Formats: sequence, C-alpha cells, structure tokens
Amino acid sequence: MDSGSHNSISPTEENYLKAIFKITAGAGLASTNAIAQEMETSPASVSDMIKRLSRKHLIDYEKWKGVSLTKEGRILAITLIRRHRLWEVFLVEKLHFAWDEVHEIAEQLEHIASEKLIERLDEFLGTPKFDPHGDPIPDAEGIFAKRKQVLLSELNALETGVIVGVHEHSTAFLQYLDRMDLVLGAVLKVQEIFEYDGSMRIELENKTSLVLSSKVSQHLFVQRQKP
Amino acid sequence: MDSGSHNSISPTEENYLKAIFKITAGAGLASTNAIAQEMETSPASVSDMIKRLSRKHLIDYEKWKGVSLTKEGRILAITLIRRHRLWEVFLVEKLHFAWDEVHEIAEQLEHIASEKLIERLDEFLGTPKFDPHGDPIPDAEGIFAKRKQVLLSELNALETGVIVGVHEHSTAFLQYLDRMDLVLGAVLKVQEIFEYDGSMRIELENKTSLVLSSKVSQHLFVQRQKP
DNA sequence: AATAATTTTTAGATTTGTCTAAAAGTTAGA
DNA sequence: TCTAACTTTTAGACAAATCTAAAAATTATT
Repeated sequence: MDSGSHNSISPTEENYLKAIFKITAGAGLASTNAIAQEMETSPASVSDMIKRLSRKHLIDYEKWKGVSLTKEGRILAITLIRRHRLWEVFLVEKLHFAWDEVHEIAEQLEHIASEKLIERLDEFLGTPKFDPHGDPIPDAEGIFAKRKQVLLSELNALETGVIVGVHEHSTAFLQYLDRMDLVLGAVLKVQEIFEYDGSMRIELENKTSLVLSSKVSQHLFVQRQKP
Repeated sequence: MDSGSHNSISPTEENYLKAIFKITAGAGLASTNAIAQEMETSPASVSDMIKRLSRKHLIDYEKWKGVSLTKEGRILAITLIRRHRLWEVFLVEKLHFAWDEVHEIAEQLEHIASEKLIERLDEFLGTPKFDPHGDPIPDAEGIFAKRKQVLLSELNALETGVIVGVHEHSTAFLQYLDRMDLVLGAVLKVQEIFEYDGSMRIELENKTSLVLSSKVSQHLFVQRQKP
C-alpha cells in the first residue's frame, strides 16, 4: 500500500527513535536490551517496535543484531531534540520555570507536529544555540553547535572555568547546583584538589568558597579560561 | 504532579468531552449521533466511548437517552477550552501566526498536561480575556467573560459597531475577513440595508465602503456604539 | 395500533502498544 | 567443545480506539 516515507509517526515511535539516537549517539548499533532499559519497557515490546520502525524505514535491522537509525530516522530524532530544547528555552526564559522543572513538559511539547511552529518559536527565542542545561540545539538543518568544553574534574588547581553545561539532568543534581549558585555562566577558579577523595575546593566570583565532590565535578561541563 | 482526578484521561477522551460540551453548551443532553457528527466518527464508536467516559464519571448516561457532562467532566472541558484559547493568543500575539492558521496547532497544544504551564502562559500573555477570534477565555475558575454583543446583521441602518468576534471559524471566512480589513476592533457604520437579499453596505473608519452579504453579517459579532 | 424510519447499541474484527512466559539463538566459561 | 548464561524473538493476551454490519429500541407516519 504505502511505499516508504510518509506514514505518520506516533509519539511512542518518536520516543523510540530518540532513545535509539541517544544510545547510538547518532551512528552505530543499539541492542534490544539497551533500548528496553532506556524506554523502561520489556525487551519483548522493543522487539515488536523494532519491526514497526523497520517497516517504516526509520531504522535498519537484522535479527539478533542491533538496530541503527536510517538517514530518515536520524533526521527525525534530531528534529525531536531540536523541538525539545527550544521548548525548554521557552519555558525557562519566557515562562520563568526553573531548569529542573522543564524536562517533563518539553517531553510532551516536542511531539507537537508543525514545522512552522518550531521555526517561529526559534525566531521568537532569538535562535538560541544552547538549552537551559547547556545542551546544544541543532539548527533547522540538524547541525549541532560545538564548543570546547571539559568536565570540571579535568581542570587543574588554579585553573579558571565558566560553567557551560551539565552532564546529568536529574532533578536532585540540578536543585543542588541551584542551591550552590552553580548556574550556567558562573565563573569559578579551582583552589585545590584533594587526592584523598577527588573532591575540589573552588571559588566563585563573589569569593564564595565551595568544596565539590568528585561526583559533582564529573557532571559539570566548563570552558577553560585564560588566567 | 498534575490536577485532581483519578484515572488518567487520553487526548481522544478529552476531545469527546469538548465535543459534548460544545453540543450541550455546558448543560443539557447530547445524542450519540450528534457526537458522532461532531467527532467525525461512527455512532458505534461513540457508543463505546460513552461507556468509557461514563465509567470514569465524566458523563452521565442512560441507555437510549442522551449524555450530559458531570461536574468533573464539565470542569475538564472548560479547562481544555481555556488551554486552547490561551495557546491561540500565544500563537497570534507572540509567534505572529494569522488567525486562520492557529486552530490545528492549538488543537494539539491543548492536550499538554501541566496546570503550572497554563497558569504561567496566562501570566506571560497578560491574562487575556478573549482569543484571536473574539471567543472568551475562561479564567482558572472556569468563568467566561461576558460581553454585550450582537450579530452585525442585527444592526439597523446608521448604527455603529465594533467587531468583537466571529461566529464561524472556517479558514475561508477568516481569510475573507482579513482581505476586507474586517479585523477584531474595526469600527464600522451601517450605511444601508438591502431588503432584496439582506446584504448591507457598511463604512469603515478609513471611509472604505463595503457591501457584505447576509451570510457575512450573520457570522460577525459586533458591539453597538452610541453615535 | 401497526409498520416504517431513524437512532442507538451490540457483535466481531483490526491496529497500536503493551505485558508475561517460553522458545530460540548467541556468547562465554570450564 | 559443550554446557551455562545471556540476549533476543515468538506466542498468546490484553486494553484503547476504531471500523462495518447487524440487531434492538425508539420515534414518526399512516
């Protein structure tokens, strides 16, 4: 009946594409088990869904091997990421949500199907390149902005950096950062690193001194600054 | 989490509630056939859905009689109307969509479930009382603003009115109005009424003179102005 | 009141997305 | 290499939402 691309795609199918994109980072293979874990569902359900997405030519699939996104599937996944991150910017900048509150809502908004809506939203927001968590927003052609970033844990003593992103998105982590004034754009200088547990003492611009566990410093992205 | 009720409600169920609200205008009975027509589906499907909505106590229902919204169902329907109309304001005022382009997109956006989102959006938009078509936006308590409006066709010769709403929402009608500069807020004076076909000649503020068919004047809401 | 026309409901099938349990295939260990 | 451990797929069921066809109930007509 239908020869190819223009079968409509359900929100559930879209979520699978996002999960596969996340696992494969755009290219490479995703296993049934990995997808099941990411989607919080059973491997059996994933097997079923793989057949459906394969039939729609959104993924390539051979039994017992993993799956990979087709060009079309990858474009769709990137579109979803674009929508999600643009909506997050809207929620934080225009509706004044906190950065730990926006994920769930953006998760719904990203499935609204209207190309014009997203292009208008992008324009309205001033074509932002990064979302409230510092993640890059792909442009309309699917290109992600790049940035020279390292984990805070990679800085040496006396180096200075600007917080540009988070590597973990849990509410607990984001709320912790808020409490510590560790927001995007904050400038910090590493004072000392404790060999014992890998924790580090840092100083903010307002001279506040904080000790951060290695877990924290391994989940914060910073841009090195010349001293 | 989200607002009050027990069982979660699907977008489809929400659309049925809206249809029933529209047919019954909030109170009264809706027939299976009328709902089927409004939803563009078969009476058999409506029968099934009636059972589901009844089980969830969103509608009252006795076999072979019509259907009416329960208090809970009515609140939900009004919430959906609130969401829909607020999103329409957003699309027109912030994203610069034309008033004939917004219905479909708002139809999707209205199903996003987050009370906080809607209250923030309302605030962001300045708590508008009417949507881009002049339809009233219920407040958070479900109260619709009222307004002394009449159909343009009810005006007599030499009376003056301000356009405050449309009684038909078709793209064709809205685009016709745009072309004629018959936008919300436009002030017009009835010059003469032709008995022959019920058409009327009106004059706009910029002295443009137009002849409107009775079909047009019967689908435009105006507020009378003292001369 | 009896029949015709209409409305509403039921019956049975289909699609999507899910589940559990079990079978089949692959990989790793002794 | 042969079995143990695992991953993946199939089989069979279920709920939501829909459909067509047919039966049941109501309303209208003569």
